[in-house]
Amino acid sequence: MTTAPRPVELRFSPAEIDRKWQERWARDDLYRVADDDARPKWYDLTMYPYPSGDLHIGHWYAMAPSDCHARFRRMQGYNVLHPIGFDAFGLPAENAAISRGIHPYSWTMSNIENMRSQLRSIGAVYDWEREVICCLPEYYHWNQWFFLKFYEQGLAYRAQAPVVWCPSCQTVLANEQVINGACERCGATVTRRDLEQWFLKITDYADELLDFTKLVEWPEKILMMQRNWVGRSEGVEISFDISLNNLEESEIRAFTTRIDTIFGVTFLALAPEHPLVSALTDDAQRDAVGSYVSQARQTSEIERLSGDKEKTGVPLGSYAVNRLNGERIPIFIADYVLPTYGAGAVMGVPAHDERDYAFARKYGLPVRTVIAPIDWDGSEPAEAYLGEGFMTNSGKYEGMTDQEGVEAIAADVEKNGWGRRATSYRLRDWLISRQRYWGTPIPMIYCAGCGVVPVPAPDLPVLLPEDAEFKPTGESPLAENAEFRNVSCPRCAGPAHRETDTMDTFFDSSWYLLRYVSPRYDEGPFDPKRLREWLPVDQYTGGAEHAVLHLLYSRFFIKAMRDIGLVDFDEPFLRLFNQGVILGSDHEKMSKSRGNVVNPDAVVGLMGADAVRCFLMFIGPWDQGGPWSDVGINGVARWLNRVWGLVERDPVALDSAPTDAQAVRATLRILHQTVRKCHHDLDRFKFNTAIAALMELVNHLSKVWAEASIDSTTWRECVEKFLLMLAPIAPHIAEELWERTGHSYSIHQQLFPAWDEELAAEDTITLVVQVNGKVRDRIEVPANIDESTAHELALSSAKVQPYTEGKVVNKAIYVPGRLVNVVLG
RNA sequence: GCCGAAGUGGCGGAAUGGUAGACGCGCCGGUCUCAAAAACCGGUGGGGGCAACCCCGUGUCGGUUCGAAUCCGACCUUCGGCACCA
Repeated sequence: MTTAPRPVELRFSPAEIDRKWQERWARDDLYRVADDDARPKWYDLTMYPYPSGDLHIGHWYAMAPSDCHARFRRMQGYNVLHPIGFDAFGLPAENAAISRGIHPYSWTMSNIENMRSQLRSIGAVYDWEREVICCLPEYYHWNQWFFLKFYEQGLAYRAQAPVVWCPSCQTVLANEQVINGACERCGATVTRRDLEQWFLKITDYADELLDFTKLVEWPEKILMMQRNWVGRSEGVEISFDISLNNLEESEIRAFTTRIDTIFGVTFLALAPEHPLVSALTDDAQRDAVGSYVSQARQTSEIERLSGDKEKTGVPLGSYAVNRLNGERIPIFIADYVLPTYGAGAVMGVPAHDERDYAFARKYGLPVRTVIAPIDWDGSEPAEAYLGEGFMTNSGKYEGMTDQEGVEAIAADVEKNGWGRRATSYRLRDWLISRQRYWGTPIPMIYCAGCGVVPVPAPDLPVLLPEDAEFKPTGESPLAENAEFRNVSCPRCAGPAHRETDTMDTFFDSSWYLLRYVSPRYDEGPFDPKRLREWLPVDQYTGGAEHAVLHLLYSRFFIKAMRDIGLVDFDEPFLRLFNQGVILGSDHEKMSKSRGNVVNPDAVVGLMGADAVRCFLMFIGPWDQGGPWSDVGINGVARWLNRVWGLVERDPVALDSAPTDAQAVRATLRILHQTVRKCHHDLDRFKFNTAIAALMELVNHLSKVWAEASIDSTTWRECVEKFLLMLAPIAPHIAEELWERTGHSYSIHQQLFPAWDEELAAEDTITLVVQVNGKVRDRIEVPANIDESTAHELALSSAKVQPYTEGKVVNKAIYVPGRLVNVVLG
């Protein structure tokens, strides 16, 4: 157990100062963001929170440093948009309704009310006039409007497909919402269902989503995750001749990235869901195939996709012909073949694919080596060989390297019309239907006569009805609401019914960044003039858990909007920074069961918002996260207390003592070096080292005060510039001290101080003298020392002489401004 | 299994080819106090020495270099992502 923290006794009341300035800033609309401003714009966005009802320390860790960055940009002279809103649709609200009988709307809005005041306690530059809440009709109206636009363009479509089903949430999910075969929200093991659902055609953008050239700065880790998620593979779609079965279809296609191994094909494996399975099944095999197919359908997603699972299958009793060598090969179904990838069929090459090898061994199928490793002795391999080699048993391609073989065979396959070069993706279309209440109604109508009819735009929004039965049944609660469900067809006026599913909430968050520019605009989702002014987002910050969810969807959304002509840029977020995770003081993830959860409201009340802000920024690099420490926060609280004491002193006292010109010079040097360092560090989210530099400056000022070695004018300049640098980090204390030192309101309307390179330059440096790489002396020398003088000083050093005595000096390396390394022979 | 990131004092971390451990926490000593807390001042990687100083030291082993926490190779550990994608 950690020892109980002994709180620092402060010279001031942080709670009073926090309240005083938060009220004043609000009263004066200090952070109101103006459009049509002459200054350059900067859009600094933090991922908007889900209104769970309580702002936890993780929210603070996301919001406080990003606010510091936004404030820094303001002080650099930018017109900064740093808005806030709420991701207000979603399951927790509905679950609260089920378990506690509170309507999702009331639950959500009262949570928002509470979180607003908690968010205000951070002291951020949020312009509350721009707040966006996406469960309100004024917002979700435009979800529906976008949906209709996508539908017009063929980007939204309805299809029967094997989809992922969460039995606990009683709704379908998108592939991105399945983590290791479990629902990302509730952790229940997901299953498959065949349902007719709405999809967005994100796969149309697979290639562009892999093009990161228009992003200015994103973490390599996120790019890697998106690259893996899209999973682009280049290969060949090769057809096998099945005309000997006398069916309507005369061929069957399989996708392969290894067309060079085509002569090693000894069987064909289809997904159990493959449309030709029934037709290709021989009467003798019909029972076995039937039971295998129904078993595969029931097997859970986890088991089906587990790589450790034994490879199983059933022969259909029919055959296909490999056109490259005229060989007849048996056709199987096997559940390791996925219906949704490639052509839903695999050409089985046991010698060169691990899965095919396992399958062939189990069913006694031949294993034929066609890519020979250099040292191959001609024997049958004990495992699949995946490496490079020379083609063998491969007809006219004999002796080529595998790479040459890929090219030659692909060309011949295309020439003969047996297939084509093709690209496959792991990415699937985005399934957006949800069988739940608390989301945006999908604006579609089904008419017996006219079919699927979109709700005409003037009829939008399709309002979410207030009364609904929330108990999940596997069907949307809206389906039971006759008043909502039954409508007349907009086309023929005949009886029709509405789509009762709602949209995935990631639809909402895909474009919320656009709504902030004109949140009350009612002629469209955004005012195009304001959009041109503010978008794209210059800097986005948030957690990395959205790498292949929100961040991928939003990129797709913007590209689709661009192609419809709604926006003229390609990427929503030019720069991305992922903050780390704040851990409990036991270095573990915070959780109620561990009892290590920190309540920010309590700490803020005791220590002040600024101490919490400073601590979160000081604990380490922002992208690394780190452990909370009840003791550690005393360090920054003590520092702020020292700052207060220092700034409150009357500098006139300094003028009664003689001024030391050297000390003044040194003080100004440190001041300007600190300005330069803070500038660079705040620019790159390196808050921890910026604060460390400010601490060093304060330590120095304490020292020169004790010595009374500088004059009051220099002191005042240092304090003023220090407060300006403190302002983005600790906005309340900085404002209070700014006022107390006689400056006019507000410090948050000032520019960040500039530094003077000449004043920041060192007069002298410590020249390190090494002998064979080991430090033997340190000499104070003028900063502008030349190389030969440095050598001379180094070799004549009394501490160096004993090492060089009687030895030959081979050479001496000189690093300007740093060191001399004497290398002995 | 594959891919990626990271391993530095008692702790959070700094230094991305040139003085290892900035800054802070904690701890030790001192000032003040009847005493304590707070505040302020000083010390604080390990080992040796009365001292000046010396040796060792950034997960492990090797390499490149005048010089490596930093670059390269292998391994170990931790964390994150993907995982039958043909």
